[in-house]
Amino acid sequence: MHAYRTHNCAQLNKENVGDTVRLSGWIHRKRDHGGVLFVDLRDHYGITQIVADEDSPALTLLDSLRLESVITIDGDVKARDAEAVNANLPTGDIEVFARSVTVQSNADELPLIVNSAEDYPEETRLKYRFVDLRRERVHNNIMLRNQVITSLRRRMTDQGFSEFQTPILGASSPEGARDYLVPSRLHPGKFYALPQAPQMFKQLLMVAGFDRYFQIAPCFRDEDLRADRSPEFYQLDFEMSFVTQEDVFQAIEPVLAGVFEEFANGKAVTPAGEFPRIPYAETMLKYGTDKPDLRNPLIISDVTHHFTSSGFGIFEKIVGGGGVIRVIPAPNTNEKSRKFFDEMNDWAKREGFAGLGYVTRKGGEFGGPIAKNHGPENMAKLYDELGLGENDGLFFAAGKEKDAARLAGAARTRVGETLELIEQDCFKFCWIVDFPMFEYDEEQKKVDFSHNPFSMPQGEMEALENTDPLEILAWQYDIVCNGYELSSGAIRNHRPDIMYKAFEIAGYSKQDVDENFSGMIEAFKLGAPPHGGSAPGIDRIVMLLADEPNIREVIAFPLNQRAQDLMMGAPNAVEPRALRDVHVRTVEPPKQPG
RNA sequence: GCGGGUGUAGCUCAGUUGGUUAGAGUAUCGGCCUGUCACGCCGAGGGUCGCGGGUUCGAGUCCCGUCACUCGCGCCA
Repeated sequence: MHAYRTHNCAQLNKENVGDTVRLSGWIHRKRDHGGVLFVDLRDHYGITQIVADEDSPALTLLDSLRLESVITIDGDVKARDAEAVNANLPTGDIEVFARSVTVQSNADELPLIVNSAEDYPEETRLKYRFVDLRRERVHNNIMLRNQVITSLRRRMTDQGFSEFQTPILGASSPEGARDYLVPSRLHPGKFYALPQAPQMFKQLLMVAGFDRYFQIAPCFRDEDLRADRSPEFYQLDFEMSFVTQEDVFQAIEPVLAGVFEEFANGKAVTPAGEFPRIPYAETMLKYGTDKPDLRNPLIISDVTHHFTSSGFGIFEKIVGGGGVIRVIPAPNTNEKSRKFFDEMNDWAKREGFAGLGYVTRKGGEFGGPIAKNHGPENMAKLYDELGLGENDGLFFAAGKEKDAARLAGAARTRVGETLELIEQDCFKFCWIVDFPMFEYDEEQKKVDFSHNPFSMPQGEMEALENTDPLEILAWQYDIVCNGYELSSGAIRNHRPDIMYKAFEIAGYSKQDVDENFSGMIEAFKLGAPPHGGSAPGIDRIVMLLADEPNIREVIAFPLNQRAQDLMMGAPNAVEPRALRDVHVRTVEPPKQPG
């Protein structure tokens, strides 16, 4: 007989009645009836009820063991009486009568209870993550993650992509997010950087002629965290040669739609081939963000032209100063109290905005200061233009275009949530396309790249030479699902001449480019295919599929909000000798903990 | 860096207008119970009310400061 088990804890059923078996697992729960004791024995696969009565030599020992102790049971499979069958348990037709028990490991009093769905503080959960991971919800999340990754890998391979590994120790680059740095022992004063993404390497693999690359790639960014942002995360990184933007879309839509359909539990998923493409300018206007949640039916409109001389002083002033007025409809709010509208305004102020104006409408009657100043005829005209009804309220976001769009976007989300307009049980995908190549940097008072400097500008060299830089669009695209940015990608700029020119527009010399991106620019001088790709975030995909609000729920051992590992104690101070080895001296002594 | 929320028993929480010895559930320990499956019943132990200062006859409660966790803004091409 095997040392630990003949079956797992989900395997036994009626057909095993009479068998002598050996099971191992954790004591999930105990029910002690004096003369008879029930133990729910749990392993990765499931739960089996163990029973011991006064005829069982195992009774006393079993009774003395604490929850979560690990035991091995030798016993006999018995059918349960009809009234004792547990229909909720796959093994509920049987139980195992314990003949003997071996304690593999005793458990102390637990910091959190495994057999409960109770919400524990993250601090406790992360400190004892190995216990937390035994709990059903997180255990299932991590297994879902495994299945999603397996499925993604299969789908990519089926499409002719090959999996590669790229270096973890790389070169730091001034572009983009802050790097995690690793000091070099052999090269005093020099540092490696952990990859923010394998961007350069995957492009070099295209230059090397591999045609279709993918990788489940670990990425590291030393920036502050959010609920959907971890400093280390995984991307389905892929790149393709000799492709247009359209080819990239056609390659990845079936993968994403496929994996979502596979694990969405019947929720509706935007079908492959039907992901809407929304230009950046349009999404910023209609949704006030570059990651719109299309489950929210509300659409923002620009009504600036109505307020050039409206009689409403604040708006006139804003419009006169080059600002814009955006509106968010609040459908069927005729029954809503004034408090509802005022609280939206309070919320906007708390968020740091100047405020959120509003117009109420009840049975066709307009209310609120904006309507009063603007006049009922003008308001009716505006409502007709927007196609609004006689019981629809309207929120106003006014200011410089960027601020007004951001406020309108946040207000759209809040109005949609408050009025419960967000469609449930669906995954709505879209592409955001036509990102601007450049933007005007108000702080530095110069034109700069607005997103990725290595994207190919639409119109290529001709556009760079003959178009206002702020008008140039890039072959760059994001995939958005339910308001989460799942990936960003681009058709890359593989032409050194266009690269130099693009950087020149952003104020960088040929020498700057050569110094900072020598590896890539040199490669492009030796025969580079046109190529492009993208990199959907795996943690966010799993988070959406698991219906979790936080990325840490789908990571086995996540760092906390301050990028610490509470279980292992990272980051930690190191021996002075270790610092000497890598030629590092700390300036401030680390704070004494506690 | 900035703003919001939270912090009371191992854990989850309650604690009124500032007023007796800070409570409940759960876990732990002890006792009872032969059919439970969140078993039930009886009992016990368990507290730096995050920390420091202040106001007050009196502070878990009010004020100031600070720390930790968390959510958001900045940041994240």
